Amino acid sequence: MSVPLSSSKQATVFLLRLCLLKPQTPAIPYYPLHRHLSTEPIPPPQPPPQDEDSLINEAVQLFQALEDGHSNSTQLHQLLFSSSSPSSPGIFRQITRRLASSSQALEFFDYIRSNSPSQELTSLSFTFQAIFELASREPDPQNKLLELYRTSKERNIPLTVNGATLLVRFLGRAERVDVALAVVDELDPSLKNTHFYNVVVDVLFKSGRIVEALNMLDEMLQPGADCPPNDITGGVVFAALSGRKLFGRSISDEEIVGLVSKLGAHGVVPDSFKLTQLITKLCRNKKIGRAWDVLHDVMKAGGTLEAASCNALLTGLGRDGDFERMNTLMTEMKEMDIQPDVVTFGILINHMCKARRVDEALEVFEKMKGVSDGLSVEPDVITYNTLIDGLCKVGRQEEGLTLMDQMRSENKCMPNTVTYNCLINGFCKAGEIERAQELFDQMNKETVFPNVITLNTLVDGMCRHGRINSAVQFFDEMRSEGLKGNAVTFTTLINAFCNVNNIDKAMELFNQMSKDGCSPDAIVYYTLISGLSQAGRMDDASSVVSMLKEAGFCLDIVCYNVLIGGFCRKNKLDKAYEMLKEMEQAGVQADSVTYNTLISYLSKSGNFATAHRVLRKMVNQGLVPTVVTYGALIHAYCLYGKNEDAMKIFRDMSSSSKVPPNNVIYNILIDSLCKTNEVELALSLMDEMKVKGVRPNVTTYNAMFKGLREKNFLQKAFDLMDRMVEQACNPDYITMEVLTEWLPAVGETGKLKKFVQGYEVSVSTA
DNA sequence: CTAGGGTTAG
Repeated sequence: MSVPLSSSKQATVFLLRLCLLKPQTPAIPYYPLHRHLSTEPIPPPQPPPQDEDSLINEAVQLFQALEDGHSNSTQLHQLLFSSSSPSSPGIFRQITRRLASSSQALEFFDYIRSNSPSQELTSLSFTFQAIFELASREPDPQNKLLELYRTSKERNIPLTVNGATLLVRFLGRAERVDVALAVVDELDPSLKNTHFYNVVVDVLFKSGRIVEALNMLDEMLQPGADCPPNDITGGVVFAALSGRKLFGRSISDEEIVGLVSKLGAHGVVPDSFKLTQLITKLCRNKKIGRAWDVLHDVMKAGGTLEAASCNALLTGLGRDGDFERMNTLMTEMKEMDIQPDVVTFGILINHMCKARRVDEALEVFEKMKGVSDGLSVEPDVITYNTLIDGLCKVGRQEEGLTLMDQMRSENKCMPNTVTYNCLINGFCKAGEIERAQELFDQMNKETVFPNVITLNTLVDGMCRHGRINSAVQFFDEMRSEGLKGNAVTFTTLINAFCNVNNIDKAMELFNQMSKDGCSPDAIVYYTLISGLSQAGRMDDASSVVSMLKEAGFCLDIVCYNVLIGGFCRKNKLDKAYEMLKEMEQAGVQADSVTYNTLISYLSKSGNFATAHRVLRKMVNQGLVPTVVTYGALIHAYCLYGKNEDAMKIFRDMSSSSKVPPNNVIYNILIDSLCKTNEVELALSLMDEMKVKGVRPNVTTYNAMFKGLREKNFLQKAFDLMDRMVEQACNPDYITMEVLTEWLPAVGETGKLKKFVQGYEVSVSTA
């Protein structure tokens, strides 16, 4: 690098070199890398050598005296500009730094310029930087710096990198991002360093200028770039990724993954906390693959991983049902010596339970406690609750109870409200309401306080097992003891009353809700609309729809389907079409259930042409006919005695459109064929079911028995009776009715007895 | 870690 010299003095040459050589020996050395960018200070000036120091002090005093009018300029002039003075760019900057204010410093700057017109531009740049530094420590630094920046431009003084950095930071704080960007453009590109880029990127992110920030980062991230990213760059970027955006667009998940990857290639990785935040965010946005990539980029870059980050990813993978990758990650954790914690095991156990793989969950549970391979992890109340819930959900509530005893004795871990809620739910679902109530009494004795979930669980249990009045009574008792219900309680009761067709009571509860200070949510409305539609009370359903809208809720697709189905059943096709039109206007797309409902009612009312037209529309909308679509048409053709048309559709669906018929489809056809005395054809369908692995159920057998009885095909009936027993398919009252009316009449009471016995045996072994 | 609703074919 060649340096134009204005003085022949050796010292000047030396100092000039010191100032200009970069980046190998920058005037301001590279700072140690701090973690916190915003507090990263401009480094303190190097103390000058002794003789220089006294010269600087003398100059400061002389200039201040000159300003105060106590002195003339001769002495200072001599000190600074005579041929014997060791004057240098560094010297002017040092003097400037010690002046009283930025305004005095500006005057000193002008003094130098007027007394030494041939002054090096570089020297002036550094002196001006010192003025910026002074201003930055004075009151109202932002406006002062903006003013000084304009002054520097008027006087054609190029910016130093540190001057520019200072300006960008303060202009950013003053929200003058455009001026800051002008500073960036103006700075000689060869002067730019990583620290400068870091400040610029930080300002851009904080002001929501994402595109500019990413472009700036791209410059740093180019392979072989002059200013590679450092840990501070990482701090700036990772803070921006997790920070909430108040303005500007946010950074897309793809951009996040790209940045982590590119920074990782430079050895810059987020700390454990930031990494965990990032992964959680990506998983919440259903970008599990992206989250996986981020974690593995950091792994590859050699960053330290903690269990928390892995736990975040495991949660996402679990929600995705991706057990394979969960296993892979666990293996990787082991390889990298990352100790799983109680949360890690909790996640594994939870997802195994949710997949109803409770025995495997119990294995993991034993493993975490086991001291065999190193550190054991103590299960906590959440671990126990997860397992107890898992056991209860698969009907193993007795084992759940055992586990509750175990947590008390082995781990001194006391059951809490959740523990009891899980068990109470387990016994309720199993229909053991008394046991559930016993547990409720027990928790009260142990002063584990029931909450609204306990209440709702018991109310639901009672309702589902035919004790609606007990449920209402229990609800009232709890309310008098201070445990209030919520929208869930009311939904449960409203649904229960709708199911027993007690619409008046359901409506009464709905009206009571608001009086009790419990505002209905959308689900309460949906439940009531469904109940009313099911009961055929479409006018009432419509008025609840109006109330729902008044309350600010919207109908969703399922609710529209319910209403359309209700109107169809009432033969109010015009109303059904009205709903269709309304949902279209509301931007709710009809789904296959909507179309199936219409097709079902059109074809059942004999309107096959319209049904097929709707079917074509369904396909045009990009929806695929389902087994229910075909079932509706097949059923209707059968009802109208058009077995051949039904069979044609049946052959169609299994061949061309690849919708395999299920037992409902076979049942419709077999029933219809038997009723029209085409029993042989029905039997061939039974054979086909066997070949295709479709399991007949009691409906299938009942249809066949009726058909076989008409033709008195005894042997075939015996064959089917044997198969029923083999398959442990329970006969129902229709089976028994048909067989007891038929077999004894033809002298086959023995076969009937054997059948019933076989059934009893199969029940006891099942 | 725990509680509520609604569709379509038999």
